[in-house]
Amino acid sequence: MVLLRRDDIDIGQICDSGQCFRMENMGGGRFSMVAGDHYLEIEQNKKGLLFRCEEETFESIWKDYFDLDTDYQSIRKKIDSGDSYLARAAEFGKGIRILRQDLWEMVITFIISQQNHIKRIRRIIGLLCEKYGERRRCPESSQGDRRFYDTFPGPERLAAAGLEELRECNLGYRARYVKETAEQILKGDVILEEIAGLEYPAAKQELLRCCGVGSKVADCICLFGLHMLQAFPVDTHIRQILALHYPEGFPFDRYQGYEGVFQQYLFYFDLFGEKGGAARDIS
DNA sequence: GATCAGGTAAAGT
DNA sequence: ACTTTACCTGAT
Repeated sequence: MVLLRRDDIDIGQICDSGQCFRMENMGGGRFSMVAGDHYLEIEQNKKGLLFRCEEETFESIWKDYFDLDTDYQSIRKKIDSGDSYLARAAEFGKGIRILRQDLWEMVITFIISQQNHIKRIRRIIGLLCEKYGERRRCPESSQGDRRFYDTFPGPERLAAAGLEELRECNLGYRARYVKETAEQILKGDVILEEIAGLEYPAAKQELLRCCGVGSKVADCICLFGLHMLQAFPVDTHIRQILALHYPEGFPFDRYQGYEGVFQQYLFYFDLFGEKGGAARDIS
């Protein structure tokens, strides 16, 4: 068990932020999550966060996973005081952190995310893991109702899956993308370990070679799977926010190196902040 | 019942 | 090189 007393992280916000889809809000400030093949439960209240795991595991896995060594407050300090919209967005979502998630998992996750909303992405990934992942018993320290969890299946497993069989996970037309990308990676046509060592532009270019990965998805993978904070995924929400609140253009120069962090603030604020968001404002 | 959801591949100019 | 279109599925 690890108790963390700090207010610069909010699990609820991270859970809803659209960067991870295997974190579950169990209510009462309790969360469960699966990352790669690890299961974790967290409790959050005014006092702080309780990680239900060994201190050793926290140090070796979760500390890094939750990016606890990055000072997000100092990143927010870069905000132009004249930009009240960004200031409000960042204040509203200040508990968000960019998780350091598994690269392979992010590739498949964000291929699935296209033309999809969070609720359905969650369900599809759940089905995919249930069907192709390994079932494991939750750690003894777990308090939730869950006894078992499913790991995220590797490339060999998804490449071997039949298309029709994959479709049973409600993947729709994305089934082909998932299978082909898994094959590309299995064959060594795309080498994730190599991509991990590249700079952002080169990494993105390589990711674009994966079937079903376009510019937006590649940026999501860079941001969430490679922790390249300069990646700025532009989806329909962000596009509308930029058009509405930054008609003269978003000041990317000012936030160089941290564009992705601000993308998250904008996105989260649009979804959950102030009356409705840009998408609904335009009509 | 269209339309659209955190787009992309493939076909068509 | 750009611009359009089809695409699974489920929610509104």
